[in-house]
Amino acid sequence: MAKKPTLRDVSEATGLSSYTVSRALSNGPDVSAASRKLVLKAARELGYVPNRAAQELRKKSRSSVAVITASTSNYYYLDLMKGVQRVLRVSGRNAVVADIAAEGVYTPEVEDAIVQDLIQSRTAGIITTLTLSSENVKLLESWDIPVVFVDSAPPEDATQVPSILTDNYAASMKAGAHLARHGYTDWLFLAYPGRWSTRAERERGLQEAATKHGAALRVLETENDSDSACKTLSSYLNTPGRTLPRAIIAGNNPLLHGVLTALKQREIVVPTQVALMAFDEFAWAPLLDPPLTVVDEDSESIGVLAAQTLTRILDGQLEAERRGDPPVPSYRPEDRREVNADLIVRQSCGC
Amino acid sequence: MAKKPTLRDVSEATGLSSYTVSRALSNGPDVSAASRKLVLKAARELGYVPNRAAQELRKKSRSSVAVITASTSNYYYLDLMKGVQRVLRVSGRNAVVADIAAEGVYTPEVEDAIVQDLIQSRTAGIITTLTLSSENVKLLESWDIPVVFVDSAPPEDATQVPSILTDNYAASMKAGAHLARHGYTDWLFLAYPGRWSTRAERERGLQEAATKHGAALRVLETENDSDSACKTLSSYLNTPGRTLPRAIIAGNNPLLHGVLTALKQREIVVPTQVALMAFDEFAWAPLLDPPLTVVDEDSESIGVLAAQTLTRILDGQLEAERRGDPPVPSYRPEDRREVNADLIVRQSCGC
DNA sequence: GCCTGCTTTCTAATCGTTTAGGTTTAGGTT
DNA sequence: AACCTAAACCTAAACGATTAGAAAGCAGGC
Repeated sequence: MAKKPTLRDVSEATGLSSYTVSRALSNGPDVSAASRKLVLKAARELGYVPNRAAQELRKKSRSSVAVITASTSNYYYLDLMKGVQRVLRVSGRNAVVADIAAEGVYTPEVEDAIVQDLIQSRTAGIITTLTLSSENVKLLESWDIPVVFVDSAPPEDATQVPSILTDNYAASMKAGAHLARHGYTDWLFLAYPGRWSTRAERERGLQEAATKHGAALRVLETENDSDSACKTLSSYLNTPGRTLPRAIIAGNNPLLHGVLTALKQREIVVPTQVALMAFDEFAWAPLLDPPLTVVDEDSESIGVLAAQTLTRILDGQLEAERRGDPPVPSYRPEDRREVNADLIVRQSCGC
Repeated sequence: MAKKPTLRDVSEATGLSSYTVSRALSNGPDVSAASRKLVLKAARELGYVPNRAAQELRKKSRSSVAVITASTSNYYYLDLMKGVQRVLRVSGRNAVVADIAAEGVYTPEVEDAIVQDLIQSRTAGIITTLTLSSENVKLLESWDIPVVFVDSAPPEDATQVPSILTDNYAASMKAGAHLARHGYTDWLFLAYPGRWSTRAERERGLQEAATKHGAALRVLETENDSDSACKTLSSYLNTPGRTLPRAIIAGNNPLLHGVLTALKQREIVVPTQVALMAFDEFAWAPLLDPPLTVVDEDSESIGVLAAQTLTRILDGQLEAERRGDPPVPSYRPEDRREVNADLIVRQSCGC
């Protein structure tokens, strides 16, 4: 098409002013049924499609929410998104995902760039699975963009910011207790870096369980992807004098994948030679060899909770703006929530 | 923040005009080093962040491309995205995914709504894994938005539109030949709906192989998600007088999940009672019980190819626009490409 | 002193919408 | 006839950036 039709073209075609056309197209008041029909017909015939950029520039209300994730190949995020989408859809907003570790590794520079980008596009609100830097949280706050933390905790000085966290400490205790019941006393926790705040809680819970039940816990840290996990575990087991632990706990889904491939390469059988447990339930867990015992966070309902909290805040901002007040996000104490996680016992633990 | 700083604020703070400020911030020419430094400093101090909507409205060049998928839980798309992202990143564009079957089911209305939405946001280009309606392809064309089809074929009357397709016919023949070599003569193909054009090719290849090797092929259609697949297969096997086939071929990744859960429920063991094969390789395939024989499309490199084709077209449009020509996408015959798929033989087929 | 050419800067129009505030019109009341 | 009301519509000013086109400043050459 040589020239894309604009509102003005529709206006000229119908003989009505841009005001009336705009109202007609957005189903607003102050338009007669006859005019509305006329406008819609002309718009269709001309192939008019409104320009989102112009709309957003003019009206202040933004409508899309961003979900910040690290490594989309983690099943946890897929379920989370499902929950988020379901809630946002009904309030007419939409979610986009911003993958902060798209290339596999996290860097503070990428974090800054993504936050910068989200401000540029005047995102309505943010749900983040990563602990953002204190500076970035403040920056977003200064732009009146509400943030909800899921899975990862907010930075320490952001005491008001909402969060939906899992009680990873309790969950890890449960996991440890189960291992102890099997009589295993030699555990290895393969962990992602401490940048994700769940890491510390999970380690703390396992440690507590270990000392309580007289077991020994070793912690092995790796980058947050399958390949690194596989290599880290392999080279750990390769170092002479190292004994195979009786039980391995994989810190999350990609790490589990790394562990399983490493074990398969060395033909170590689960659970007879090593017991295996992992954090984060996912669709293929029951179909693995052997079916996997996991700590289940129910990430979909966490997504629902997070999205509900965010929509409430966003609606509050809209309301304030209509009153003429500044649209500062209002956080409530009950927006800081902690949910439980359960152990789904299958066979990889030895059951 | 009470009032968000705009370019104008930076301009007033520095005493320079908006022109100079704009140039300085976008690293353009025509601005002295001293002014540039001054502007950057002021911008930082004020906490200025450019308004994307205003930028996009003013300059014509759009920079984000959309990938249309159906059901993000299909691993195929994750790998595809990885390839797409990698290519786009270097040309300074970014990819967003538009999930057309977010709620699980596809409807033409959702397709229309998504296309409408992509035009509204003046998306630079589209990579789609779904055969769009002929009308939508024409609509996008009239807005000069180039489209590249991957996996699914373009509608029949869109003879110019680029596409990266897999030779599913040949791949299915290979798969069938392998089943025949095992001596299986009774095959069941669990297929997603024909809306995805690969369905027909895959069925045709399997059918051809079946007749060639004297086997019988039954085709069972199901909706394109795990749950439906599980239910469909279960009720198929439940109908009295139905015998268990000797081999099952799952049409794609979610369907495979459905098949495995259905088989597990009825305690049918693979591969001794039924052999199993599936389309689309994915990370967990080697770790399933038993390790899965799959047809591998190498979706990551398909993503790379698609993104390369699209960037070439987009660059061409930019070039044309600079010359003052209309930015119609120019398609080349070699943009219609077909890639091969291989069989990755593991153990679920009986090997 | 005038002209030329170069760099740096400014002015003002523009992109395509929405909307505050005002005006017209039709119809009803008194 | 004079006045009022509400619905329907219009005019024109935003929103916040980019960018032609014009202009100012400066150096060097004649």
